[in-house]
Amino acid sequence: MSRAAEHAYRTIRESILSGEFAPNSRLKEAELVAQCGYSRTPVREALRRLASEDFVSLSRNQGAQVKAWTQDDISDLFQLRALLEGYSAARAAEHITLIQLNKIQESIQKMDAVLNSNAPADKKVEDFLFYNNIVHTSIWQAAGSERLESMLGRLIDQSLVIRTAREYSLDRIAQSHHHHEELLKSLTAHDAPWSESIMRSHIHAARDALLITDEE
Amino acid sequence: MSRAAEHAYRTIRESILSGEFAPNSRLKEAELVAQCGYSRTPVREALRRLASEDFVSLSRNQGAQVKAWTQDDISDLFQLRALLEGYSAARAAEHITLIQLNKIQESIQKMDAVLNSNAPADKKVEDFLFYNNIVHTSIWQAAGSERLESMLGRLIDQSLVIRTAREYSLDRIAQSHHHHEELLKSLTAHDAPWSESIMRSHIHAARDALLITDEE
DNA sequence: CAAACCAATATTGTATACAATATTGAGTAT
DNA sequence: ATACTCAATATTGTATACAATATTGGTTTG
Repeated sequence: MSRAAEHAYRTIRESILSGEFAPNSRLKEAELVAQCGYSRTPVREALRRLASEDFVSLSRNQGAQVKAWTQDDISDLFQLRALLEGYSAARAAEHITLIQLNKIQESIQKMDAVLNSNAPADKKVEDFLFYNNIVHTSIWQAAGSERLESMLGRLIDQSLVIRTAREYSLDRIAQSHHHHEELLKSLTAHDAPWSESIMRSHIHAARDALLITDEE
Repeated sequence: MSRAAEHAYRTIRESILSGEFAPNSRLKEAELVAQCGYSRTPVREALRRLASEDFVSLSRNQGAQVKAWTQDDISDLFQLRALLEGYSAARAAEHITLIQLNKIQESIQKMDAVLNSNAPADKKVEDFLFYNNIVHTSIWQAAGSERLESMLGRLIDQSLVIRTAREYSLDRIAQSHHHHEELLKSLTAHDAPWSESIMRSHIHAARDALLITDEE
């Protein structure tokens, strides 16, 4: 993607994720142009991409609207994530190399260090999510399917719409940490069914946490 | 999508599927403009969409190139289809209504009529694929997940790149027909595991047929 | 007052001009 | 001959003007 279109894409995307552009609100090209400083052409390109990634919906001659998500959508999203991440873990268990295992182990150790540090909770969550992301993407890579990787990337991106990082509680993070450690064991043992089931639990727990949070 | 962009999209897509635009060939905007009669703007929009659907790849300032697929890509594609279509069949089995079952049954009957007719093989294959498509999309709908539906739609579209309709043999079609009939039984019984496994077999068989054909 | 119409305005769709970048190929040095 | 340079050309990226369509708000009519 070109510089301007790429920048416009990121800007608009961030505004949606941060909640600045509310669900169902209409995004007018003129406003977006004013916001990011480029002309309509790259802004339109950015909007088309956001539509293909389900961040907005487009209707002919009526522009873009920020997508709104129901509880069912969220639930559905995580069910698919559980299916695909589980599959990815199973495949990873079969093919994973020592180097890849070490990378995951390192990230887990760093997460451990983060959790045991006396940093503020916000910072802990942020760092944790960073290493969490490395663990997941490493597993996708180990699964050896680019297509699977890109599908999962999209699903993760979409789940960011629902809830931003700061909403994760430290309790939930500790549970995730536990899952990660078990996942490392199952991958090291090249045990595909074990890896798959623990990964599915991991995702379902994340979904549960989000849905419960929403009932507050 | 707007009229011009939509038309450009279809035109280019058809040219890729038909093989007129060979894998790895570079698609220059000026040529595409000449071919479909619109200006560069809608053509560029069409190319971006084709890229998001994996028909072409884009590099900054270097335009679009028709994607080439390896045997591994095809195998991978069908494995993901098996996973997702299997899941879709399992979910469908749980929720499917009588109306939806009837629709599937009707399509199967029509396929049967097609196979027992004395139409030319080409026509048989074409009609068969039409009703086959109805069966699959009906099952996706019965599964009740729009996201799953759109993911499967993309995977199917991509598998069209590999091989066009006429390559299917009548033998293979007869086998598919058998699968469909068993699928109808399992769905009618609301038996999720049965539905899932027969659907997975169905997709794996399709993959096998394609990969064997390629060795000729 | 409500509903339907229509013109004024706003917004998106398309074409095109110009800018930035990549590609090509002739010429040159080694 | 081969590899390198650099200017000429081709191609994509961006801005903008104009066309087509949608939205808005006031007016009319029942």
